[in-house]
Amino acid sequence: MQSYTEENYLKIIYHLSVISNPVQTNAIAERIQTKAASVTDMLKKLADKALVDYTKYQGVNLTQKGKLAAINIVRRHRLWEVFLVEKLNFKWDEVHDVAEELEHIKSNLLVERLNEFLDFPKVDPHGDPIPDKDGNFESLGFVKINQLKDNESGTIMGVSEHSTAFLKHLEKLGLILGKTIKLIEISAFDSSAELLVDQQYINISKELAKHILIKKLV
Amino acid sequence: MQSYTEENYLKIIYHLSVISNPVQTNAIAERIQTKAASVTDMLKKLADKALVDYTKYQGVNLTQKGKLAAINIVRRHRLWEVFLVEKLNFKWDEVHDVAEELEHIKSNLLVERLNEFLDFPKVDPHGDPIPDKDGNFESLGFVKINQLKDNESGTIMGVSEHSTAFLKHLEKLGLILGKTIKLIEISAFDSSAELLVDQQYINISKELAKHILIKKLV
DNA sequence: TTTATAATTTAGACAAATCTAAAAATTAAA
DNA sequence: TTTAATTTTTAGATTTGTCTAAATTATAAA
Ligand SMILES: [Mn+2]
Ligand SMILES: [Mn+2]
Ligand SMILES: [Mn+2]
Ligand SMILES: [Mn+2]
Repeated sequence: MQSYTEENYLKIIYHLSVISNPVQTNAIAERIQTKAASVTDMLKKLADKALVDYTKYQGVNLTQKGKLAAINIVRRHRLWEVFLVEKLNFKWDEVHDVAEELEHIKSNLLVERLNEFLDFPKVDPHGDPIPDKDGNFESLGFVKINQLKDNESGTIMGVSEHSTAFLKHLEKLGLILGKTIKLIEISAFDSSAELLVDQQYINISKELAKHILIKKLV
Repeated sequence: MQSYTEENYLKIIYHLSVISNPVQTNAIAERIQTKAASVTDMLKKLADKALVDYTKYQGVNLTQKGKLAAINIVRRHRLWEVFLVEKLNFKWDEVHDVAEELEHIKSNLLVERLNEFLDFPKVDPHGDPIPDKDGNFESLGFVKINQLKDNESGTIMGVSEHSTAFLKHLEKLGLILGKTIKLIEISAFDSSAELLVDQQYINISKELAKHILIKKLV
């Protein structure tokens, strides 16, 4: 079994390894709000436990064992987020911090019963896929708004940023999961995106656009 | 805010102070599965935080502040137990350990929403009262089976022991919450109790009887 | 290819919570 | 009321996770 802290490291390494491989010490330090020296210490410990492959100065990769452990934490995090939104009426921008704590509760029975109680959800409130017990989940293959071509339409399926500020802002613009949008054009000046949403034209920054995941209409 | 560990100490001290006042170092050590020396260290820390009144060699009492904190943890513990039984179909002997972890999740919003979701329960699955937000709850004034007089009847309202072995045993005997029983007599030989339950006569040990809480029939 | 910059690791220290062994205080027994 | 037993506290160490400052290694620039 891993400690609360070890679990957090594993999860962060997992998320970062989607972006870069291997994962660098500083990247972890920044995400986990700690110093690089602390990260190094922990990487050695995780390597001792065979949860990561670690080579000095070269960064880390999760081992199969580490990856499974990480995905399991992600599974619990996302199931709890569904619970908070669906059952306790949390808003999608209120769930993350609480889920950060709930994800560490150690009880397989609890997770399986929760999954059943929630009727086996496939995605969390931010559109992220929920892995099954064995760590498998479909990669959903969405594209970001700023990757659409002019005049392409699609449905908002998820977000790649979980901060309250971001999520509240999205909601205010009516850009919630399930909404269909059409990209009119990307500005040549500031890369902002002009969208058609609910028969209205709105303009959103690239910062915003790049965190909104779209399923293209066929 | 208190740490996970501090919260556990506060809760144990609270439960023990019902039995004896002040609470002794060894009693805490036994309950918390640690050594007396560790308890002494923690008592000093809790005293520094004004959560307990502590005099060397004399034991501790909770301060008002400490008592409120303790009751709040008890409140969360019992609400989560209700959730596990009512919503996730846990049995009453399966909930305690998970609730021990869940009670430490820090979010007032979570607790209040959970309370609402559970429809403001007054007692937990073991019949223990759930304090309100301000720490108030009715003392329910139940008596233990071995305190009944011969031929007195009553309803099982709770238990004062939470171990799986105890609860499973009770259930096998049909002694669940809400059941009405009649005490026929206490044996002069071994203090065991003869009961009438469901038109059947059964005999239970004093060990069992003293942990079953009864509301007398008027 | 040397030099400068950035990233990473070591060394040494610290706080929280725990432990063992020994000392001190309290309580019970003689 | 002195002695013995019990309870509690101190002293000193250990583990986990963290930190700062200094030393290494790797990478980018000249
Ligand atoms: Mn989240
Ligand atoms: Mn999420
Ligand atoms: Mn319990
Ligand atoms: Mn209970």
